[in-house]
Amino acid sequence: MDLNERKLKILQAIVSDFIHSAEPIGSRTLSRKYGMGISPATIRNEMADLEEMGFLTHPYTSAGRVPSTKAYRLYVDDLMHRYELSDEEKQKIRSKLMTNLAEFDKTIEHAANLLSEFTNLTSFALTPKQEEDKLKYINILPVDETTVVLMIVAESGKVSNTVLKLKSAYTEEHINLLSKVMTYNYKGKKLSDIRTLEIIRNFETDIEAMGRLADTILPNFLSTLDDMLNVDLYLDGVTNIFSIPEYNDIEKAKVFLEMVNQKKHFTEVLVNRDSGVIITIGDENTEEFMRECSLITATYRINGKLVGKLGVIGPTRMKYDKITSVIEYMTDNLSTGFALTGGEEDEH
Amino acid sequence: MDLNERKLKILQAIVSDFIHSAEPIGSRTLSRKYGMGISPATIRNEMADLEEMGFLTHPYTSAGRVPSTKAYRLYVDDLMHRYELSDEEKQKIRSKLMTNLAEFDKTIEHAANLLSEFTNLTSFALTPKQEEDKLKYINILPVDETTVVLMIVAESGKVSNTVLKLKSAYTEEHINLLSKVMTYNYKGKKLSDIRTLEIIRNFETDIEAMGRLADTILPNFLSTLDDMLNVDLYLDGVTNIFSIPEYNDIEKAKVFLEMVNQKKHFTEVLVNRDSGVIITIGDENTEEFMRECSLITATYRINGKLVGKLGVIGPTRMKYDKITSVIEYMTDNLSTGFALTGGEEDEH
DNA sequence: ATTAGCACTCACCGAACAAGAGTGCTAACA
DNA sequence: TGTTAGCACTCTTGTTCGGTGAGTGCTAAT
Repeated sequence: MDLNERKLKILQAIVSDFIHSAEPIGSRTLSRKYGMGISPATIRNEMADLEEMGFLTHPYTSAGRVPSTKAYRLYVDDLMHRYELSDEEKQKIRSKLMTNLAEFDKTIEHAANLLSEFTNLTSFALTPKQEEDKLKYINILPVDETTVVLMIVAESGKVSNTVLKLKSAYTEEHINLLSKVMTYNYKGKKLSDIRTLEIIRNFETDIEAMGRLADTILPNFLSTLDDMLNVDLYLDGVTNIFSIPEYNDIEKAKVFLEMVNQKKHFTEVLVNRDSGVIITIGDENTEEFMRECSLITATYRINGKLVGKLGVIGPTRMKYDKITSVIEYMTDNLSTGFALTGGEEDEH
Repeated sequence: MDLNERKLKILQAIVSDFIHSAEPIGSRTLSRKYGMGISPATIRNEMADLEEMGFLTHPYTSAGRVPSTKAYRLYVDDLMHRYELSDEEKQKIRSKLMTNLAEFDKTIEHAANLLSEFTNLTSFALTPKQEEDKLKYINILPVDETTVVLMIVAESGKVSNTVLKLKSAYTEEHINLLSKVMTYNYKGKKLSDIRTLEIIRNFETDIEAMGRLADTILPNFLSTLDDMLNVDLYLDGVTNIFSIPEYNDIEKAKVFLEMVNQKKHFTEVLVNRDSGVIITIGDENTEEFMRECSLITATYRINGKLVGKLGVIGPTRMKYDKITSVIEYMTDNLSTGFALTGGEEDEH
């Protein structure tokens, strides 16, 4: 039994109809709606074959057919038509996304906003993972008698600052010295390595007050470094889940929302995905908690190097054609936008 | 008809029973469970009175009684017993909250985490509103040829930095000069006023490159200032809503989640509440979208001055006694913790 | 190979019904 | 006069049951 032309056509019709209607589809409706010159009975025979081949399932004896993961896979890989964004859509994306590329974080956040707006799904954007990032310098800045700001700047441009309340007063001289010593020691070192380096405190012997200062600042310095290694997750459109019929069940909605609210774990899953446009459907997902979802992610580049991610998560029944087009358009624009200095133009 | 002792006792029993069970309570059950030496019939008479007085309602003829907003109000003001935190509870709060007060933002985030954990509700924490905050200095730091970090430090210690991608290269000399000019112009000015001040650009006439630099940086400077004036909202435990029977209805859960996800609006509502422990119940809330909820907020102080907020939101049927105790304990600890420098000890 | 016909299967819907919890009222009681 | 027992009544909740409709699988005819 092989997948002849007609079977493909039927499968295509079933998948795309189900994606829009969320209702199992029967032979009669199919024949009527897609008038393909064959009778319901014939379609039934073909559908039975397709079911045997694993492309369709029955929710129960005698309801219409529903596509399986395998069917979605085939649909995504071979069957679906490319969705072309209209000029208005492109215009809208570009105007919201590209007008102020200067502020990186905001741009990324806007990307997530746009994506959920266009797809009516839950969207997310991740800042780049900067494993190789190196420390550029450290600044300790005065605020008031017992408060300083610890500022760490990495070569990538990532900055982190932490307001630190000290147990006792400090002198400007001491914090400047400490900044310099720390910068001297860690400049050019990979952020991820610094924790494992021995903490150099040769000033400790010199001045007792400096030692106390360092005692407060160093632990916070390390935890701030950890923060810098984390990518940031921007989520948007989580409540869109409520307008999806599959999630009319309170229990399912709960599971979904708990999943995306486990930000740490969720981020980890996203970070570990490959580059490029990646679609994983239903039980193709290795994570137990997203076996009922499909996940589409794509990567954007900054100066052709570092990669961040952009994507959506929703039910397996999603508009793969439109979504991939939108995501691709957005990541392409981001990548070129962030490559004004002239990064390489390699492409898969 | 007046609220005699017995009526109060009955009301008290109804409210506290309903808070735990979420079920309308009838005269028989009440008499059995709280064996107060009066028969169901008598209780029925009293309940009828209480209903007439507006303290109770009937969901329908012949189901038990349910407390009204007015009843909760009375309960909260006069009837409820003070909940004393156990030593373990206190210990747990203090250890999670007070171990690293140095990192302000993290501490506030932990406060929200703790609060939702203790109350099984949706909790939130707000950083202080710093309307009077003044600019301390501005720093523009180099990252790479076309990227700088714009850093703004306020007198309160609040820091904001934005990674800015410039359209063309800059020189260190120019960004240093621009930092100085900007600091000179805006130092000591209230953040909220700076936008309305005329933007001083006397350097523009001098050097053309400086003008271009300023053109990119100034708009971002202003929008960053706006960000600094906003308070940050830390939300936690939003999915707790799913374990509350009242929200087993998908429609209600949706409305609730959309409400708290409107972060801007939600924050605004919270910011505008009075200081101290404030409880608003059901339709006491002026905001249409939280008429079915109760909201408890309390304020913490930093050096006795600036105030941030901490609170929970949930169904009107919440454990007011425990929640207020927990919140109060937390804000008290935060306030004293943040007052190490020795702020005034005024109290309401 | 295709199709008409037919018996069969389920989910879904609404009606009917019983059970249970609770009320309001009346009349008796202390 | 306040309290209580008794009782009829109300309304929700859960269950059962039959009808309806969409859809299937199989068989026999085309």
